[in-house]
Amino acid sequence: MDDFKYIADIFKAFCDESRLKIIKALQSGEKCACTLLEEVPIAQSTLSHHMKILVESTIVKSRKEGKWTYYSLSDKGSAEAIELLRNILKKSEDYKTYAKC
Amino acid sequence: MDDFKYIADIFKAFCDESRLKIIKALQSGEKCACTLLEEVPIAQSTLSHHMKILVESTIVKSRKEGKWTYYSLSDKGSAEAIELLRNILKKSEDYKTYAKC
DNA sequence: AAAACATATTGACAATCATCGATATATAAG
DNA sequence: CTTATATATCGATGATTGTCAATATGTTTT
Repeated sequence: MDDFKYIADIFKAFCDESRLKIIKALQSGEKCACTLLEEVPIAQSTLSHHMKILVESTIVKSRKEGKWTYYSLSDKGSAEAIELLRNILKKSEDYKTYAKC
Repeated sequence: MDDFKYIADIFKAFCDESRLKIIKALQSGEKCACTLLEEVPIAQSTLSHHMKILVESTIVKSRKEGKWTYYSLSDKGSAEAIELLRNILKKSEDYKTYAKC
């Protein structure tokens, strides 16, 4: 819970418009790259780049079948990201409401 | 839930190491900028820059008292960010597990 | 084996962003 | 009113990142 670089990388999944669009497209189910390409207005190489980031963040998982690569939201990765965010924003036991300088 | 720019901006709060350190420092309670400056190794102007981003993302709230500005985690903003993430990662009712191209 | 198709990688470029020092603003203290 | 202190803003700079076209890799079909 203190590897800030690691945490920052995970949340990078959600701080780019194109990646949010891709995630939204995956909410309705598994899709291959070519289908995503129809729904998100970016170049093929750009999509490939974003998919790599999303998979590495563990938010999305991929499955290769023949010449297609299918992508889908990862339940595990999603749950972990939500839990991680909850922890990041959780106040400590001995939280001090007011400071005085 | 479709303003991707807006959502991306909120999650930018969590994809920078310095901002994560600042958030962590605020978990134990409200702090003024000068205290945060002792805990996070960045220049004063850089801290000010990050605090602006954090406040604009609604994750952190600020309170001005005399010459000090006190910062703290916002319960409301935190809850909304968690809820937002949960929504972003939620699968739809008619989710299709397997695609076929 | 060759052609067609899906995806990944590379290299270049522009835009965004984190960072800092210097300066400005605002408040408090002497 | 002058000085000291806290924070914000500005301008510059270097690093990171999103984007694309071109090319490479790998798979299927003919």
